[in-house]
Amino acid sequence: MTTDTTPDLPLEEARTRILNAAQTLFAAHGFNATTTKAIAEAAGVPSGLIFYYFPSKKALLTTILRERNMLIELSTVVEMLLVSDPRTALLTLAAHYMEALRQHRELTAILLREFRSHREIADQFHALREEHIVLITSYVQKLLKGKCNAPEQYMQAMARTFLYNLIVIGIIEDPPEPHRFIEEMVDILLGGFAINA
Amino acid sequence: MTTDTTPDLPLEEARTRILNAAQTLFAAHGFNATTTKAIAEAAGVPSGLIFYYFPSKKALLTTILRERNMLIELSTVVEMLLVSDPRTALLTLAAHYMEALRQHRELTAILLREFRSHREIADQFHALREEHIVLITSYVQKLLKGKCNAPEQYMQAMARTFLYNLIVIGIIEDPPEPHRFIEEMVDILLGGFAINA
DNA sequence: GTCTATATGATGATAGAC
DNA sequence: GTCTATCATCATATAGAC
Repeated sequence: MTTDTTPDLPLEEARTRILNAAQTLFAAHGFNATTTKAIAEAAGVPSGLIFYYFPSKKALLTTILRERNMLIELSTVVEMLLVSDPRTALLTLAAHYMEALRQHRELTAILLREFRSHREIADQFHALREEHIVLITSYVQKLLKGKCNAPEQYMQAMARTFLYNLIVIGIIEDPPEPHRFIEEMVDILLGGFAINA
Repeated sequence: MTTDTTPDLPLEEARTRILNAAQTLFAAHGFNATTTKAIAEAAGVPSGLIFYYFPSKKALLTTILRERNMLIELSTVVEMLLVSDPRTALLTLAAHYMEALRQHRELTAILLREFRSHREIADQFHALREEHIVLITSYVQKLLKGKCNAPEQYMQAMARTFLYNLIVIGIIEDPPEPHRFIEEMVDILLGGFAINA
């Protein structure tokens, strides 16, 4: 931060290494299946040191989710996304969301895995979901103002469909190239099947 | 099964009670957080009896998912669903899927929780997902034959959107009255926002 | 701040009586 | 088939040297 010749990457602190290791292992094997010993090994620290920085194993979990709250940056991204046509706008928004989901895929995986066991995590998970539904809904409303006469209720339903599809595709299905999936989803959301029946 | 005066409900076998208890606890707290002692207590059997019926705790998990494979009945339901207009058809199909998901919500929760840890479960989970995408896709194709000129690729994308939304809404969001959500989703899938831009 | 050794408790699984 | 008692192991967390 001050007069170091080398950047902070090699001087990574033990606390950070512990959090990183815990995050990876919690996402891969789950909270209960991950031992503090395994975390210490992956972090390259002795197992006792974990309990110098954190009072308990569970504190590791809550700290990860508190300090590394994902998707904050998306709020500001959405502000800037006032592109011309709706299709391009939705494609861009979806790509940003997919990018954020994948960059924080470990955090998302932890939320999806553990929200049934720990009430605080469930609260955080559902609050986050709600927050983003609101964010996407208001964006879609601005985007389609005057161009679409659907009631507000459907704007929200569209936001749900948008978000839930991205989550399942990005975190569970996890294809190497999600571009095609995003494009298909956006086209369905915009035009549906335009049934003539 | 033969000359009993009472039906088989009160004569429920210990093995079944153990499986039921394990299923509920695995779904609620996860595999690793559930102890065999807790399963035995919930089932009303001594803890040793579990290992008379099952060689290990993990065998309990795989047995549950093997013997209670959900959604089999949906295949036959889909066969019968050749209703007139597409909207009614999709609403009915969605309602059936939601019903099945909720009736087997514990199994679905277990799949969602554990598929990252156990390869057999991951395989089963993704196979099941693929199977239902195919099922829904072929149904949608029959349904919209001649009424819609969308390429086959989009039929499959629609099936994905359909299924993934139902899963997230039914298993994660879990609202008391999902009817409204189903209706909104179907309308979006059929008509989208019909942008005039 | 870092590391070693260990206490304490719980867990999956077994042995064997009934 | 059912139940009790118990083993062996391993996990979280602590004590305390450096």
